Formats: sequence, C-alpha cells, structure tokens
Amino acid sequence: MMEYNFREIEKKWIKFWSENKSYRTVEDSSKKKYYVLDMFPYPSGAGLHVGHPLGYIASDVIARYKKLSGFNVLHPMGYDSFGLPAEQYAIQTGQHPAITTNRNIDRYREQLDQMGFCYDWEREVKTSSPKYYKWTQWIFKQLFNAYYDLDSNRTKNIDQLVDHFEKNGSDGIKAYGDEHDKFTSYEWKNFNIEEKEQILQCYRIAYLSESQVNWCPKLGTVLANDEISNGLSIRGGYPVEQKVMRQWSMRIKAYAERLLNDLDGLDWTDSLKEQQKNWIGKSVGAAVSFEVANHKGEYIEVFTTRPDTIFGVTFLVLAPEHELVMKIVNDSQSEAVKNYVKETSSKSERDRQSDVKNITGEFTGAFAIHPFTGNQIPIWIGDYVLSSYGTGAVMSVPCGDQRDYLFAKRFDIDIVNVFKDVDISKSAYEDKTGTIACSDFLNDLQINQAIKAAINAIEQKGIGKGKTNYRLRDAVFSRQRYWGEPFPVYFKNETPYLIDDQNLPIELPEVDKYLPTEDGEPPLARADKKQWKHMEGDRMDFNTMPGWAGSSWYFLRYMDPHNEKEFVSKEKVDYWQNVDLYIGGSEHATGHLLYSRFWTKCLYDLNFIPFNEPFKKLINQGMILGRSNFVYRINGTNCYVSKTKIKEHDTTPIHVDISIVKNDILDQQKFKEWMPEFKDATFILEENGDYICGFEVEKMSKSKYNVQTPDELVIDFGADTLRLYEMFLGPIEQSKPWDTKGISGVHNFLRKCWRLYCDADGNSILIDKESSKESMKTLHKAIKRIREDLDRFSLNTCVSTYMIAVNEFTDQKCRNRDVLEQFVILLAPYAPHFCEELWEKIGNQSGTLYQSRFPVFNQEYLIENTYEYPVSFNGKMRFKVEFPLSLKKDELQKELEKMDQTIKWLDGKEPKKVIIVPGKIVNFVI
RNA sequence: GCGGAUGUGGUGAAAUUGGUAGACACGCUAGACUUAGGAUCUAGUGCCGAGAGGUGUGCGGGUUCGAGUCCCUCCAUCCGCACCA
Repeated sequence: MMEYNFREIEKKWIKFWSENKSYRTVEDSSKKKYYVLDMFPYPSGAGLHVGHPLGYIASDVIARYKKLSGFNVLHPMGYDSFGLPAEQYAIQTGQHPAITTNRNIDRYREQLDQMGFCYDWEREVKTSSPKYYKWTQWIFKQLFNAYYDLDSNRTKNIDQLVDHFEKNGSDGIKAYGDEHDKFTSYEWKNFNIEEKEQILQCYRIAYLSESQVNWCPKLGTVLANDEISNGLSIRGGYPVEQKVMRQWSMRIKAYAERLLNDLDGLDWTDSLKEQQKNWIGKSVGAAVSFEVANHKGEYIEVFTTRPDTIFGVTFLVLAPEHELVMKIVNDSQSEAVKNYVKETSSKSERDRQSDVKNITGEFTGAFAIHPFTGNQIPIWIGDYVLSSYGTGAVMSVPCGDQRDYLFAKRFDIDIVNVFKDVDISKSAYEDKTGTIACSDFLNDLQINQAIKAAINAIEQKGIGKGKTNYRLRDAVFSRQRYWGEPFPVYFKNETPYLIDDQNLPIELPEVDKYLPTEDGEPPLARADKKQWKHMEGDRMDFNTMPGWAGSSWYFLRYMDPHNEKEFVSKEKVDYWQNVDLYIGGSEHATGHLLYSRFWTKCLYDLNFIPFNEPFKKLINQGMILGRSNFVYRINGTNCYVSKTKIKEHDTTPIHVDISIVKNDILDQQKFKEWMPEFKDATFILEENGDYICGFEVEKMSKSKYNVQTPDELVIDFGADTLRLYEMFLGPIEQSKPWDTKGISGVHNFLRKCWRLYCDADGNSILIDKESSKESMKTLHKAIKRIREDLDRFSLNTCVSTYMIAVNEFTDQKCRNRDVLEQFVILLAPYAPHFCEELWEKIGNQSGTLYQSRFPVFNQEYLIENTYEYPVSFNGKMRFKVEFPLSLKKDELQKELEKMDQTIKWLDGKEPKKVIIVPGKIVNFVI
C-alpha cells in the first residue's frame, strides 16, 4: 500500500530545492520587499532541541506566506558564534574554539536543513569569521571616531569637535560627554597628542573608562553575574571581589531619550516596550549639593526625584564605594567603615538590591549641612545605594521613601514628617499627591507644585538644578576573554590609536593557552609579535569585544554578505531597509534589542543607512519546556514502584531518560540497560504489567534527561508533521511544555489529507468537475480564517482550520481539482515538502508551487440565510432555534414568545426586558 | 527587591470588538472492521446528578441584560535584572 511516505518525499524535495537553488534571493526593484529575520543562534555543543525551531518554523511559515503573496522575501540565517562555552571548552581541552565552533555549526546546519526551511544559505553569516568581524571592527572605528552633538541631537564625526576646539577651545561645547577642565583654543593647539586624546576620550562614542567588574583573583578572570553565586565563583567556588578596570565603553546614555521616544513607532508588544522603558529608567528631578561640615570645599551631590521633600531630609547615605567615604570618615568610625566597605565589595549588585530585609549600613561620623535649614545631618554609608546609579549618594527622606524609612528606624535616625495630615507611624508615604507641611516656603503647596518651587529655590541658591536622570548606563564593551572580536586598536604610552582600514581585520592571534596571564592580563596578552598578523605601537589591545558586538548589526550584513568593500552597499540597504518581522526570545528584551537599536541610530546619523530603527515588528516566541519522567525507587533498595503505588512505599523520584519512556510507560528492559546501577533493578508493576512513570515540567537540560531533539521526531514523523505540531502547540509567544503525545494527531491529519488526493497506489484521484456548494464553502471559510490568522500571527489556530477543512472535505467525499488544488497552496507554508509533492502529483510542473498565488477569499460562498439563535434567560443559554436572518427584532421576539420552550423558561413571569442582537443572541431578563 | 508574563477539562488549547465556554487535537471508554497497524471508521467524554437540573475559566469582590474577556484585591508559577547569548 502506498501511503503518505514522508521519508522519501522530504528527502526528494530537500534535494530538489538545493539543486535548483529554489531559495536564492536576489534584489528585484519590481517587487515589494519583505524582510523576515530570526534571532540567530549561538551554536552550542548540545545541538538544537525542539525549543529552537519554534521561532524558525513561525518565521518560515510567514516567509512562505509572503512569497506566495507576491513579496520578494529576504529570509536568512547565520550564527552568533563567539561565546563563552566554546572558550571554556578550549580552556579544558586546549582545542582552538574555532574548531569546536565550526563543528557545532555543521551540526546545526544539518539539523536546520532537515526542517525544510526556505533560508537563502548563500547569505549565511558567522560573527566569528574574520570576513564578518572585519566589519564589526570597522563599525567600532566609526564609533571611536564619533561624538554626540547635543545641538542637532545626532552622532557626528569627531573631526567636527576637533574643529571646534581649534577655533574656540572648550567654550560653547554642545556635546554629550564627561567633565574635563576648560581650555582655550591656544591651549588646545599646544596640547600634545596624548593630552588631546585624553580630552577626546570624554566625548567619543566608543571610549575607555574605569568601570567596576567582578574579579576572581584565583581564576584570574572577570566573571559574569551568573557565573557567581553567594560571592563565590560557580566554577571552583573561589571568592569574587569588585575591582575597577580600564575598559572600553559605549556612550549609549547619550541616546537614552531617543531610544525611549522611538519606541512609540515600533510594532512591539507593550510588555517589551515596558521592559526597555524600565531599563532606560528616565526620572525627572533635581541634583542637589550638600556641603560636608568641617571639610571645606567637599560637597556631596545627590539626585532626587522628590525635591519637594527636601525639608524631610534627616541624613545622607553614600554608596560604600563613594570616593568621599574615606576622606570624610572620622577616626572613631574608620575601622567600622572600612570593614563595612570590605563586606560590601564581596556582594553582587543584585544581592544588594534584592536583600531588603537585612538593612545594613555604617555611620561615617561626618555630618552634612542642610542647605535650607543649616542643620547638621549625619552621613551614613549603606549598600542599598549603588555607585553606578545617579551620583552614588542619596538624600534620605524617611517620611517619603520606604527604604529610607526602614533605614532610619533600624539605626534610630530622626524622621521628620513633611506631609500634611498623613500618618507615617507605620510606613513612609510614597504617594505623589497631597500637601506639603513643616517645610518653610513649601508649606501648603501641592506636591507637584512643590517640586517646581523646590527646584526653583535650589537653582536660585546655586546649590543644584533641575535634572533628568537615566538608569541606563554606558555599556561596557570589552571582555577579558579570548573568543571574541579583537579591537582594531594599538597602544602607545597607554594611549589608544586606531589601526588603518587596510590592515583590517585584526585577526585573533594564536595563543598557547586560553587563560589569562600570570599577572592577570587577558589571554590575548600571551600572543607575541609573530602571532599577531598585524602589530603596531607598544602593544595591541588585549581585550576582545562582548557578545553583543557582532549581533548588533548582523541584520545589515545579510543584505550584502560577500561585499569586501563595504559593510553593506548603499544600493542593497536602500532596497531591503529594516527588518519587517523579527522573531526571537524575550530574554533579549534589554540586551541585544537595545544595543542594536543604539548602533542603528549611530549608523543612521553617520549616513551609512537610511533608517534609525532596526526591527519594525517583533514577536517573542515562548520557551518550550521539557517534560521529565521519573521512576520511584524504594529507599535503600534497587526496587522501583509504578506511579499509582508510590503511596504504599517510602520512595525517591529519579529522573529517567525520556527516550526509554513512551506515553509515561517505561521500557523496563531498556531501563535495565540504561546505566549499570539499574542492571539488577526490580519492579512493582501495575496489574497489566506496565510500569507507569511520573512526570514534571521543567527547563530542558541534559542533566534532567528530558531533552527532545528534532532529529528523532523528523525520523519518526517527518519535518512537515513536526512543523505543524510545533505550531499547533499553542500561541507562539507563550511558553509551554513539550509533549510528544499529541504529535500523532497532526501526523494523522497529513495522512488523512493525503488520502483526499491519492489512491492506494499513490495516483491522483482528482476530477475536473464543478465543486459542490459545501466544498466551496469549506474552502473559502478556511481561506478567510487562514489569511486572518496569518496576518495576526496566530499560527496555532491555522492548524485547526486545516484540520476542520480536511475533515469536512472527507465527509463531503470531495475530489474536485479546483477546490483541492487551492487547498494545497493554502497548506504549503506549513507543510512545504508535502505540498510540493501533491502539487506535482495532481499534474503541475515540479517545483512551481511557489509561482502561484495564495488563494483569495470570496465572500459569496459564505452567505447564509438563516441563523441558529442561542436563547438565554438571565444570561444563561437554554436552547437554540433557527430563524431567517432577515427577521426583524420585534418579529423574532413574537415568534420566540409563542414557543413552548420560552413559555417553560419564563415560568409565567413577564420578562422585564428582552435583548435581541440580530445574528448574535437573544436574552430574556426576568 | 525591581520589572515583565501567565493561570480555562485528565493534557496542549480555542473563543479576533463583552454575546452559545471547552472549537481542533491528545488521552480515555465502548463498538465495528481485519493484509493485526503507530491503520481506519462509529458513538461518548468539563464536574456533580439516575434524571430534571445544578455548577463551572487561579481566589474574593465589582460594573453589565450578559464577563474567560472590563475594573479592584489577593494567591500561585515562570522569565529578565547590565561579562550567558
């Protein structure tokens, strides 16, 4: 019997597509473009699991739908191939990370190929390839050579700033940057090159700065927050401390306002925009300086969003790292303060923010002078104040801020209430409505007026000014690692210089080990003159770029991946423009998505690209969770109890590999062979001899033996089934557990669909005869729903629609070519191999399916004359009755009131009201 | 802690603007068929109840003729938090 033979069919079409270069994309100005992009993967050693393709299938369905709708579709794929795991593996084995990376990429490619994606593989990019990172380095150079002009609010070439310095010195500078001493034009001209560079570093978009890192002396490396747990490195368990290091940074803060405002024009989910807004963290308030008593000329600057509560300030708190701490501490407190600072340095920022129950702090012994009352107020340090946010110091208003309130209570500091008729005996009053009291000139003002009045007074007194603050920090842009892009930079007298374009790319040098040097320099410091293909100055830059460097602009390279003269040609970027649909995980909400927006704005300002936002529409696909299986071992034995009987025993659940479990029933023989310790296992079984396993939904991971790879499913059911099934699981943006149980349902659907077209010998059974009304209705109902659902990316409901249509066609015994041929095109985005095969079988030329057009919906086939009204009493549906749709409201009511059913439910009462929505519902209110 | 998301049958879910809750599948129960299959077909399947009927979208309130959908309160789970990518 010739059933639906997916193995042969899929093999045949994958070969056909590859031989005919079916998915090659060329620029074609006669067609409208559509750019669908997946977030490219990091090729890990474990290969793809079933969670990865979820987004890829979704984007592939949309790409194919858009092709069939007449668009010229750009749908590329590549690899974000720099990363820590490959480096870690290299450290352990001594093998070059490029080797493992390429091996992993090959594996990914094999897995991707079997899924039937329509990627144009000629456009593949790999961030770790020198041909690619040459241009990452080139972009870095543009950012090094750029500054942010506050007059025009855009990125400009640094030469324009240099021009200004030559003409006017530092006078009248309108550029975003760090503070530096004033200088005249004459002085500028006499600065030597290093002095000039020091000034320019205050303005460059890519600049060197001192920033704090998690330093692990024992490992000799900097660690990411997630490599640390409780102040110890996860690898090895060594202590980690905070250390200041000279690092490359990106002046993303200059773009904060634009990054915030431009969110409005993007078709992203509100939650994603909300996350970015939060990350940017705009707050409006004032900067105020407090003089330190008995330390002439020392001021503590704080930022506050509530200047209206300035009379409620009863103490100041500095971050323990604040530069003034050791200057102002008095002798008797010195020891305690030093200890506290040391204690803090072992805590991560997250720990400091999370731990609100443990209020800690230390008095410095110093006092500040309140600028309005002249009172002396104590200066404390506390780890809830972070040096990286604002000025690293806060004015504490215990009556108006809960953290300050708790701090004051804990250390017995005065609390002054500045709110009229508000009780603060239990907690602070954080509302922004109310009236101010006990505050001299602010008395009786509403809070929002008081904020303005306070800022006014602060400015008049010359102790501060109104200010907008952003939580967003400049982004650290270097890593003390090996497996990343080298900087196109060399140093002379520790001053950075760019390397000429003609010498790019600066390739990663060979090193003997992928570890830091003995004196704590990054791995690249191990390379000598011979190992660097190009070397200048005293030394090359030993840092490498972070993971987000390559991923911040890769969507541009796909447009012109082989261009050796430019990162992308003007012509191509003008045609493809920005990404129309971007699909990827929500974990990138604030990292990758913010950084690419930032780089896009820079490149736009510098006239390299014609748009200032990279991704017009964005969908976050949810995570697919694993479904783990368990066996239950009776404690102290090697005997395992089936799930329904665990209550009778004292047991421990043990993860068991899901590959030896089918529908929660354990393969007992395979279990015994699985690991030596189970060789002599005994079982307590169900009456029918089955061993039933327990299950739990968890993240997919090797250690839980719950990883499901697409490979085995493709072998068992085929790629088309897997594609349909992953979409069928639920809404794309929701996370959901993986469960193979349901897969036979969609597989059966394809088989059932196949039987509509072919007889047992695999020959077409379609006939050219006018279709029945019912079949046309089924088809057009499906066209309407599929189009609507695809347009709103409701990809799961499409699958149900296909199933309903096939069920109805089967019931109708439909054999008509005109209906079923349309249906093949309708299904093609989801099941490409299957549909190409049927397309050919029913008499079309091989591989021409994608030259046809997506079916068009015709309302005529769906017109109905009658409607089955649900009739409700007090909102509860009681019965249904069919009426012509032409029936007017009052006629309908009259007809209904005559009916026995109505009389029964009215129960002799007169309805108070009858609601009739024609074509929808009837409701009697009794 | 801050921020975001999600809670509907035994399971995955559907219900696009407030209008028949549970479409479509999985699983399960019973039956038919027989080249004994991961096949196909038929009927049933939210819960309680023999039935009439009652009840039901995480909990508790509210708005409405009518709430899974809107508003308020609470609870639970998951994700992110700046060197994982």
